[in-house]
Amino acid sequence: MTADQTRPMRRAEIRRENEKLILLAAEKVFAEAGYGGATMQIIADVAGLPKANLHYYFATKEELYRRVVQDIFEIWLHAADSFDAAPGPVEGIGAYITAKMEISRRHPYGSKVWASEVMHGAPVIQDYLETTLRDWTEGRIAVIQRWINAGQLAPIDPRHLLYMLWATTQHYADFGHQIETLNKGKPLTDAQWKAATESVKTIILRGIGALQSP
Amino acid sequence: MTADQTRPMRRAEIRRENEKLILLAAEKVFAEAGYGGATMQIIADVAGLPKANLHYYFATKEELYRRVVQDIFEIWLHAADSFDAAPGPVEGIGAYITAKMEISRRHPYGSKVWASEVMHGAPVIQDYLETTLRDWTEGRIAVIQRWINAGQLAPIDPRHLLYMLWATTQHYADFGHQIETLNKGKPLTDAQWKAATESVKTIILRGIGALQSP
DNA sequence: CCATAACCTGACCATCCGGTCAACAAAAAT
DNA sequence: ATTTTTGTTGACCGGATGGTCAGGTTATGG
Repeated sequence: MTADQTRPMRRAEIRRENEKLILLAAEKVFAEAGYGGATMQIIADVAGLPKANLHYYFATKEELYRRVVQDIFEIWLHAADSFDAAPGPVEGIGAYITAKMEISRRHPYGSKVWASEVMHGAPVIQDYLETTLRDWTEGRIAVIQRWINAGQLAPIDPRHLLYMLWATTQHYADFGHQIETLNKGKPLTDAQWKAATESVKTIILRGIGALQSP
Repeated sequence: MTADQTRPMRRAEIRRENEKLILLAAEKVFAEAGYGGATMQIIADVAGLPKANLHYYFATKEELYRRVVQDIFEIWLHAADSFDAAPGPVEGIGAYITAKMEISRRHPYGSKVWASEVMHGAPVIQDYLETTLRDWTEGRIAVIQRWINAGQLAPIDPRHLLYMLWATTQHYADFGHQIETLNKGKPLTDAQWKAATESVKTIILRGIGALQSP
């Protein structure tokens, strides 16, 4: 056995672990209580740390919240990778739906925090909306328009298609409680998540004329 | 001119007007700040009344919030009238989409309060979800299933169609700020709202096989 | 006109919350 | 080994918030 069973942690290691711990707790609490309803004390309790320790890593509640929102935004953007480099709309949009449904399932807290942030007027990420998100959106609209011009899609409005994709996929996270209640109070099973994803894909892809309508 | 230019208000009248005033202000403030972020003082300021007066009509913040949420739920249910007594899916679902888009436009605050309430686990309207909403949902699923059996719709899952209808229409209220930002910072015009409604209708109705796909 | 009930509100209070700080512990640098 | 830097935490503070209340005003019923 090595001598360092209770080896003292390295500095960088401590920072990384505690920040992760705090961010994870904060994401959960912000999602469940909202920014105004969340308290540093509750976040500290969930993280298993003294409240003063939170303020050592994150000076203010707002800074902590900002970090949570920014981290979520990163995940969102990565889902777009599915969209790119796809040979056609069926693969591209299909993969995007799959990716976003997966995010709704794996990061329900993050999705709620994001929704809450936007609903309240995006006080901390307004600049992201006006820069990164706007650019991203314009780019995808161009791609979709190209598909339409090539006759691979019906002549729908690409912008509203994007809104529909966001709305539908994120609904499974943001309104997960309602969906669970309507599912006899039980969370969706693996099979149900798969069925949901397929339903969304089928209706949307057929709705935009990318699939045959048998 | 009549003698009662500054006629004293009747009691019932006062009650009705002030309650309306408070509920309207509360809806706005709860939507913009969330339950935790909203304060009775701000609601009072928006309503133009002293804070103590709010507590005269609504004993606690929670009671006021409950009334706001319940009132919204009523509006939601009435939108369902469009669904009923429709000869077929195109008219029924089409009218439902129109009605829900109209609600998103006319009652954006209410929509956000509802979304917030559900996202936070429906602490005050859980019983409504389990009774009224569940019954309503089962009823519409039956109607949709009948349309499918009659060959008027493709064999999609009625439940996920309903979720998609809710998600897509409410998105225009709940994420209105994001949509506005992506619309050069300007609110949607009449024409844009109409185009949005048509886009949603077209994609969904074609997606469920209710329209020809030309 | 009077009495009662409903309505109104400034001032006040107990509690809670975000944030601070001083004193200490542990690791890293010297 | 000693110093310095980084991490830890209980105790504390000022301000804000939900809620109360006593004393006033206004309508209504008799």
